[in-house]
Amino acid sequence: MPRDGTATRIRLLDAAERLVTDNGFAATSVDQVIAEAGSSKGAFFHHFSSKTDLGEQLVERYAAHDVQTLYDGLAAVAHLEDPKVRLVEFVRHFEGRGDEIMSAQSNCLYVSVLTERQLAGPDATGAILGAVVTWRDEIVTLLRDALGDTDHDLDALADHVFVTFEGAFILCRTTGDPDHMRRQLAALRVLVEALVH
Amino acid sequence: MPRDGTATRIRLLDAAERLVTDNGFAATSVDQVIAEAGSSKGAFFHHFSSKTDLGEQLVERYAAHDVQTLYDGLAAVAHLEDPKVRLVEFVRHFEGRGDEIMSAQSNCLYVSVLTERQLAGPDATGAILGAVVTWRDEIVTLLRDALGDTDHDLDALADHVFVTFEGAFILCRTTGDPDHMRRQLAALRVLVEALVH
DNA sequence: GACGTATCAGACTGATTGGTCTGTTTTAGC
DNA sequence: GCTAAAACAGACCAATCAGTCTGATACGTC
Repeated sequence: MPRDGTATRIRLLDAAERLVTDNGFAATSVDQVIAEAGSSKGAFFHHFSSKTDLGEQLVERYAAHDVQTLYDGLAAVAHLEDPKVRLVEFVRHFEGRGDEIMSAQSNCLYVSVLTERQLAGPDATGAILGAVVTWRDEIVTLLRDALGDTDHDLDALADHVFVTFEGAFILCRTTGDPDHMRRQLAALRVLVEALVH
Repeated sequence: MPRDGTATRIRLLDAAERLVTDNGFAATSVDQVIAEAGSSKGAFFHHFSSKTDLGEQLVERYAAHDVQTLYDGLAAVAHLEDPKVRLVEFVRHFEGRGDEIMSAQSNCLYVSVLTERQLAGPDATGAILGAVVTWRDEIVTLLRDALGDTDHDLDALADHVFVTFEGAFILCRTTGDPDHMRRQLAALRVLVEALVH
């Protein structure tokens, strides 16, 4: 086996993630990615069969990290016995990390890829959908425990957490103020508190 | 004055709006817009000084329509005297129009433009911000009337309506199911009902 | 009906795009 | 040390990009 290329692959993925979240997928050229990563055409097309392939691998990595973020949040509140408190503290957990999220990224990669979906391929959309459904299913459990029997649309209420994240990213980008992420998660927490009381 | 070009201009804007909302701004070429509108390079660059200029005019028109949608919603509930009912019915008004919204457009133009912001120019972002602030200010009034004195972040709660719209657009695009727009607005209505009670 | 101007048509251009191809370097196994 | 294959470098290519330019055409004004 010759030299190890995983470091180069990660450098290319990191550079691409920065550029794509900042400027969009279509507006990011592979030449830009190569320059940002300090790499070359040869290396790029050795690790990725096409720009579309890069998009899919980018989304898969991002989605895996996203699901990990969900599990971190669940773990942080798993010890709480009151299901109403557990639900509210679950939201507050992300509220406390709003600033951290926005300092690490100027937008959600999902948005960049979904906006130009025909360029990224259907596999990318599938990876996003997998993450969304994972969030939904876990939060539905939190909601059912907290609300008991109810005729509310629990799937939609669960999806509303994802919706708040994505909408808040767009609001931050519109206003240029990253604090809106924390404030939107706080607004969601207030609304959820009202719902469980 | 020679022949009237406003019809051509509108055809170009309509074609561009369809293509940009479907595929994104960067992924839409002016040649595509021209073909979709059945026009020509000469006509395009007569009406728009550049692709960036097209983006700005596109957003300005879309934002004006967006603000009109807000005022339609306000007018529909203006006759309701109970401010709590007025707020809830304001949200329900859009909930009833969720399907209509999604059949007319596959995404929000704001998202397409914000994702590739460096291509669309700062004027486009300014037009979006104007619309967002208009929504915020009007909804803050509804909230203040409904909630009275409170230490909640009313700006953030008002912005949450915009956030729900944008997040729901992304959820619809992820799942391919336009019904999520209506369901997310219904979830927002449920949460707001809980807040005012 | 001549004239001037806004409107439009489309060939053309230089830059950039995603992707290919040839060749070189590195390293594990023998 | 030899070899094979993975890892990489960068010149190169056809296609497409946004934008220009020349000219034709329609139409209100006089």
